[in-house]
Amino acid sequence: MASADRARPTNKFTFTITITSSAAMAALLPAFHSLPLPIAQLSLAVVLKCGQSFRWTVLPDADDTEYRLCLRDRVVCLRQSPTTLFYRAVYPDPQPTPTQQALRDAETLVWLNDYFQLDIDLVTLYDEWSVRDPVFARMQSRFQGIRVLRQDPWENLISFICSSNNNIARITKMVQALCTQYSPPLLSFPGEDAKYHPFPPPSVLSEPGVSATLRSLGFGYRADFIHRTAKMLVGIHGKHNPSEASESWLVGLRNTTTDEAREELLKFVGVGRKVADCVLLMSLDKKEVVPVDTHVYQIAMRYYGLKGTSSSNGKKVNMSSKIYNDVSTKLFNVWGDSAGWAHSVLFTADLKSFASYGLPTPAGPTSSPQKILMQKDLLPTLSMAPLLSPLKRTHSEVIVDNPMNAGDDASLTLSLAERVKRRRRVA
DNA sequence: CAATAACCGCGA
DNA sequence: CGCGGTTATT
Repeated sequence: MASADRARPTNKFTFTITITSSAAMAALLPAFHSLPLPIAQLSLAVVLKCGQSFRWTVLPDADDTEYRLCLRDRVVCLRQSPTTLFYRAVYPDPQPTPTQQALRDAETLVWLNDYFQLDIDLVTLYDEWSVRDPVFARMQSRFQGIRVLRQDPWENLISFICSSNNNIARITKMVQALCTQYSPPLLSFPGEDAKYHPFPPPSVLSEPGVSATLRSLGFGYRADFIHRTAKMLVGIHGKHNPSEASESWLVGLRNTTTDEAREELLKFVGVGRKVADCVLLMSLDKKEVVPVDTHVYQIAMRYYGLKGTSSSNGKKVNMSSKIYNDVSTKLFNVWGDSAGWAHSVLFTADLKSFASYGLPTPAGPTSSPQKILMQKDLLPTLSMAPLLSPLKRTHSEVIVDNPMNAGDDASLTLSLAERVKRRRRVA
């Protein structure tokens, strides 16, 4: 391993090379590396399937579920134990040199750190929210490891245009169909049929006929939104097209204020306040933003003393701009400058059935007594059981330089510089 | 501004 | 019939 040759006494980083029990597979695929990471900091089982990203493949296994995501040049594979995150990346070409592989592994680690925002201490945040909010304090232990992913803005924007009037299962199918239809397969795994497709770039989705094709794939009215949004983005921000300048423009919104970025997002078709706020929170670093949908509205009304807009009759009241703002502002005031992250915890908890965990109704004057119903069959859904069993693997430890310090690699340096810049802006 | 309809497809 | 929403129209 080339990076191990470099003498870097400081910031040594320990990780584990994992040898799978199948020698044949080990020969074809790179081994898993490991990263010490308490499950309270990240729960893959919840975070990857709770409606943030819709593109993770899950390979269920009673003991050891694997999660895979196809990036532009590699497929990232993850597994998890209560104390450790296991990762590897698989590439299209068959046999990279050990040096190539080591560099790629280092890149993948940088990507992981960025995508999961691992420099943010989730446990400390949970504590802070608990101090500010008794409701959060009461349920936090049940929902550990729920953090906001830092996703690609373009992919995130299109995914959430798909989310209108929709559910996670179908959004997942639609995004999958979109990738299969509009980007060539990157690779498939040895002995497996499934092909892994990256997310298609804006230029591809802006081509003629995309709307009709997506409609035939069951996208409904969202087909036009996606096509038109892609055309707008490429037409306005991708004029000179040195490989997708429009995507870079979207990424650049990370360096603008929340209001400015939201204003830009709202210009696209199919993007209203809710979708815009999701993109702001989940891919543009605006972690104070609280997206409001009907679920969040219900939660705010029930547990945070927001008055339901005089719907004394059981009438269904639409989400007006005023209601949206009231709810979003209220929850921001409850949770503070990382309110969007707290919202994600509560929202995910709600997906798994909020009431079944015996949350108290607030004691405030605006609250009405609510009967908490114990719901059957919902509790096991959140169980971490698959992750608690011992792993069927053997480990041998090696010490290498922390790839985060590999200052002689341009791509790593760039990523790190970008991160530092981002943190500085937040602070 | 608040309220209503239309949009698409899927599941209850 | 209703949905984790947006757009267009009153």
